[in-house]
Amino acid sequence: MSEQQSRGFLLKQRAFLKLYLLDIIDKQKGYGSQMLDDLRKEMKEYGYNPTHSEIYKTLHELYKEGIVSREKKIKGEPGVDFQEIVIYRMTDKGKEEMKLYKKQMKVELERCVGLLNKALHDHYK
Amino acid sequence: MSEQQSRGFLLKQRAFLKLYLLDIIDKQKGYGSQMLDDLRKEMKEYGYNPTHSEIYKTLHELYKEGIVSREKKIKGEPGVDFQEIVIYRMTDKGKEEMKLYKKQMKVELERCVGLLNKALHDHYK
DNA sequence: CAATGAACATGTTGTTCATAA
DNA sequence: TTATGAACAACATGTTCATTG
Repeated sequence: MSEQQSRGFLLKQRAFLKLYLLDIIDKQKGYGSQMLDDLRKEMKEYGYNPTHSEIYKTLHELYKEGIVSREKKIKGEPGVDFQEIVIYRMTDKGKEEMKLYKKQMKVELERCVGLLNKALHDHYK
Repeated sequence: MSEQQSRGFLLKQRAFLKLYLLDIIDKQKGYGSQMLDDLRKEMKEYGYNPTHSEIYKTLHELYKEGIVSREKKIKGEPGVDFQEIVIYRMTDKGKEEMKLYKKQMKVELERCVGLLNKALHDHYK
């Protein structure tokens, strides 16, 4: 997962979502569609409304990288609701890599805040 | 110029550059290639290294929108150096729109800082 | 060669369509 | 229907090539 941070302008959405999704998965909270709903509620006041496909693509990427494992389940009591969902769990490798990723992301987030604050300072002070 | 702010994730690079380029042009500082060098120096410590084509494309956009005017000049004393450069100036319309744009951008920059600080808070506190 | 610009290629994200149970 | 996923389209950006004097 230790792909290069873009080292360009600002953070990519995908990297931001990974941080949140890893945390959600680590805490065993829900499945994809649920994560989407939760994130949307949480981010709403910041004007950010992620799309379902971006969430799924991020989850797939984490899976392909071996950071998380997948397991299909039936939601609700069997016989009542046949909706199939996908549950994610951190792999052992994932738990290790998550630590590293979080460290990198802290630096990257701070860099971005610095850049934006610079713009605020340069133009509004 | 009052195009919609993406209202999505973070600010687009183009919007960020506009803010700086408008300011540079308003202060009558240099031509494209010069602006690029200056911005690179200024942004270097924030890990941001804009490309020449992004600068030029942004300048072209401002021109097409009628925010700035263009004038070709010869750099240095004529006869010594024939390098042609393009000088930009704010139009009257541009001066008006710049005020509005800056107001919008302040809100947008603060929104983005808010989103990033939320991530820092959620994951590192 | 410095500056500008266009063409081209890639990356990133959003919208729409498809499928299962 | 809800959840998942893929296919497709659009946009944003970077890299390379071309031109001019």
